[in-house]
Amino acid sequence: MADSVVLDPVDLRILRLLQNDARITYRDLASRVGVAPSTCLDRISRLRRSGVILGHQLRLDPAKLGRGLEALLSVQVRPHRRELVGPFVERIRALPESRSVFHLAGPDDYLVHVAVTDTADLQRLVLDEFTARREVARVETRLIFQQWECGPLLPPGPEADDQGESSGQS
Amino acid sequence: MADSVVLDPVDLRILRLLQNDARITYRDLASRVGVAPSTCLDRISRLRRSGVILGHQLRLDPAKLGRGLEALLSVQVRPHRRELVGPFVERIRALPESRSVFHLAGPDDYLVHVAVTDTADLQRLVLDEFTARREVARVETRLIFQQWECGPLLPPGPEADDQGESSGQS
DNA sequence: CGTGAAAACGTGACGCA
DNA sequence: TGCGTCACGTTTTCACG
Repeated sequence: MADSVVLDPVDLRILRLLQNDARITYRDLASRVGVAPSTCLDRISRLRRSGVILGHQLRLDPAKLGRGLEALLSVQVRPHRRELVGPFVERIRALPESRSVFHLAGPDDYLVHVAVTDTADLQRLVLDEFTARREVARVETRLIFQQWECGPLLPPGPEADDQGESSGQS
Repeated sequence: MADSVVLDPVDLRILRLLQNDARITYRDLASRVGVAPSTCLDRISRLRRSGVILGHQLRLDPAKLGRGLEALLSVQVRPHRRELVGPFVERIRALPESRSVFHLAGPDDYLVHVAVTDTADLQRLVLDEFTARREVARVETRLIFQQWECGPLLPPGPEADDQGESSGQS
């Protein structure tokens, strides 16, 4: 359950195409990959069962939702003990402004990716939700100019038929 | 095209449900939201056309793909001029290990989220792809212990009928 | 925004290399 | 064992009220 799974070229092509558009029909997918629909479905359900495919996610534009400003917050939680960090993480995750949270090795314990409406909103968020908490020892804020989601994360496939994709911001 | 879009409660419910499982059938979605399937489809295509929905993405498990170790690399690019940073970003984005790249305001110009097989692979990546480049002045590596993708990113709906949801990862 | 019908799709069972 | 062909129930999707 923990280790990696063998992926043949067909699996790789399927995953690559699904990453570009996860809502493509299995029939189109099969014809593009060059196998029969049933085979394609078979591969996908196997990939799903083996845990390679975790799920399908909708990608939304934060700017269109009134969250045109994004930032990364480096947070030190002191003392860094389980009783404190558990609730801290849960609280941060529940914020509508949070996009993702990383627990890191290093002097900065957590990195939080947030999306807010403007700098006033960011200030409010930092002051009210972070520095106001007793266990938060320090917060360092860095604005995000631009952001790119990177390719398929797939192992270097033997064939090279993929195309670039971009995801900019304001 | 740049500013935010008005979303009524139906849109919000649709987006919230689709974020949990983007491959739910529109029929189920419609019945859960409480509208007819055609209306549901209408809303979705409108959201897609207006740019709120950027696309559908597959979530894969990096560990299952032989990339069980993740890290954040803070990179200083000096001198920080367009002629240098453009190719730099493109090169980094093209790495199969790269998950996302942030251009930041602050002393660290870029933050790169990478997924590698092990520490040896990480060392190779840092040495061969980052510090080996002339424009890279400094690289700071932080390992990721754990990571959480956060909720719906949806605006604080005027009504409070939403239910808790979680999205964890090893 | 809902209804209904036609077209397309998902998803098994079955046979072939 | 794995893949392709076929067929059925379901879903998507469009024109219309």
